[in-house]
Amino acid sequence: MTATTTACSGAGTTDVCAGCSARRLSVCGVLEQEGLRRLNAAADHVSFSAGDILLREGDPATHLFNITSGDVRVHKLLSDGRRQIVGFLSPGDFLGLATGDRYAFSAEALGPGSACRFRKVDYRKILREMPELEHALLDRAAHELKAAHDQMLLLGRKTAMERLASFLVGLSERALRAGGDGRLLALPMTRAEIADYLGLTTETVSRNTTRLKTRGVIRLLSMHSLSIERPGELLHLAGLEAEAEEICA
Amino acid sequence: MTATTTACSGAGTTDVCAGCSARRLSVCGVLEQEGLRRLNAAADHVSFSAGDILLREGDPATHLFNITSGDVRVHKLLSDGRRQIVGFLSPGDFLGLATGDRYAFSAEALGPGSACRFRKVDYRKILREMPELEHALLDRAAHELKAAHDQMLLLGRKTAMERLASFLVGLSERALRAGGDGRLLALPMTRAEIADYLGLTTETVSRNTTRLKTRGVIRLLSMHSLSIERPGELLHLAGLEAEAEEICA
DNA sequence: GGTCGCTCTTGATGCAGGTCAACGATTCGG
DNA sequence: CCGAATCGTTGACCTGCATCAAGAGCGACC
Repeated sequence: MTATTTACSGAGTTDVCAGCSARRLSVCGVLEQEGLRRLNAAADHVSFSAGDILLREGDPATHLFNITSGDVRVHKLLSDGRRQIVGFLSPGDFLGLATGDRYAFSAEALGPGSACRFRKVDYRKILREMPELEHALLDRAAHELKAAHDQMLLLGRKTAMERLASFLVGLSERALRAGGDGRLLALPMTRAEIADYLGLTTETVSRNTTRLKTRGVIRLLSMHSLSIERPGELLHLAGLEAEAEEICA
Repeated sequence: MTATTTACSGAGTTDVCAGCSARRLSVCGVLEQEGLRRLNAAADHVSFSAGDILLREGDPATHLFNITSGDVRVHKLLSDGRRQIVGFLSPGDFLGLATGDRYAFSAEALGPGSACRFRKVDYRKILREMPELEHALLDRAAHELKAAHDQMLLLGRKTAMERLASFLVGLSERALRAGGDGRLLALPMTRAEIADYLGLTTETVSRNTTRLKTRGVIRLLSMHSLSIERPGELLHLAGLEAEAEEICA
């Protein structure tokens, strides 16, 4: 439950990276042969299953992760249990960027998956030796910061419907980036998790999902997947439109 | 109003940096002599006054800034005018980290101040040549990301009073870092700006400020400065406490 | 130094979304 | 394949903050 089981004989083995489907989406995508070999030498290949805790808010920040498969939830808690999910990670995402001496958030697996785990001290040393990796990481940080700003706008100023629509648009964009279909979305998280990501309650998420369904904007294929029937309408509801490129390809 | 007037003969002049009071707080603080000289050679020293727009959401992202004096507001807008302030910058802060091809936010001066302005392409080149600067920037990005996560928790899950208290605690911490008194706060921004930062309305900010005043937690010295009378109480209201170090020195 | 405009405060009222409650739907372990 | 536990939906009601309105303070600029 709590422990991340170190699996995959992996560490040190040649060319785990060669077959890694997440590499294209990951910071290590900028490295070639030699760089990959060195990075991989420092990596611990861990696998996890639903509910496993990768790291816990308040613990000493000793490790960094690169998600290679599966989805992960990153959240913060208030003392009375109120929860804010600050992000959902998927393959290629880096976990641990925003870290001081202690983790300022917890990370928990939504389902089975795997990651490359690095000791922070090792990673820091590697960074010094591979400026192109550091560059990629700064790039990544810039993107995350931009996403964080978008989320602040969402949490501070958008209505419940705008939040839900924005969330779905975001998932769609991510699916496209990962090479998938922008109209067919997987929802690996529960309604409660969506609510805690959007600053709402499960009930409000549920009601607005139903509204989208009724209006024919989306169609629920199962509890954890849906299709976007009217992308334009969804963008409109998200309060965007300006960025009307996207799914409407 | 809109233009940032290029002042300060500066660019190229020797040792502007030596006398720069923001250096200690800034990314360039990690550089010595030679590095500073090279960085400064690429810098445009600009000064601005209240209301000046340093950069505008949607414009091509051509420049980066390092605030050297004064305060700056960074915000995003929705098409109907709703505004979310994603940050207040003060001397030593870097502006433009979270930037792609176009600015995703606007930045406006709260009052008179100054900054080092860099062409993005130049800065990128300098970064490649000065890994220690890139390292400092990554560090800075990590801190900003952490702050963004805290703000998401605030916007998504905290009550109006908790938001205001957290805001004041944050200002206090910043004042301490800048070498000031943690109990004596300057509020360079208006109530409306505080509201747009906290996801509230001016009225709610005003009401809760009054409540804090009435309870004797703070004392208003003027419209734009106050003193924290009961730091412990304020931390409690902010929903923190865990981090009860701080002002209570 | 007067006055115009803006910011701030305070009060009255409204409503979006939270809370509470009940009941289907889905999942999963055995 | 069954049953328990969890998750999701829907309805009724409530509340914290938004909205609307009206003064009061403050400062900036002739």
